[in-house]
Amino acid sequence: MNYWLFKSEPNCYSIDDLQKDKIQTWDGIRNYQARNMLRDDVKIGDKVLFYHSSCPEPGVVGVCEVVKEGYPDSTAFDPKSEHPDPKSDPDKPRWFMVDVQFEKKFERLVSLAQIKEMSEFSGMKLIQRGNRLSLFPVDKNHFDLICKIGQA
DNA sequence: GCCAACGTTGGC
DNA sequence: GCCAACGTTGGC
Repeated sequence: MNYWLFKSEPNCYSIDDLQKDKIQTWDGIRNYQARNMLRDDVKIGDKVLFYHSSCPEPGVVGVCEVVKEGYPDSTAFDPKSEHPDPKSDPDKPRWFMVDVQFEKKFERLVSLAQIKEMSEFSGMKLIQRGNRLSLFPVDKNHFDLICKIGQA
């Protein structure tokens, strides 16, 4: 099983929205590195840290689980969607998405500032220079520690 | 294939 | 709003 971190802007889609919806399609990813991971590496049963970005207190807010593996992102074909891509052909889709299911919301936020402060997280992709990917793999020990802090 | 210009992400 | 750090585009 693999562990991931997915970023979302809470004013766009927050952990509370996922708690309400239970299952959500993770669509709209338009970056090739992220696409490759969604298509090839994100598997059913994988655990995902839900991260709030571009907000007053960026950080990890909860956990969800992958319930559907990479399949073509149909929003790319829809000119009325938020991220249409006329270059993506339904017969040869360029973009992929997965479905995630709500698992838990942390008792408290595990903030980016906190993660940066702790030496245990050195080397984590989240705090590497220039990291702008909206999803990336997380080590199991980092995943477990963040869950522990969030639930404490 | 190179590179300048431009767009985007995301913390602060 | 600013800026660093990318990624993408398109001319050559």
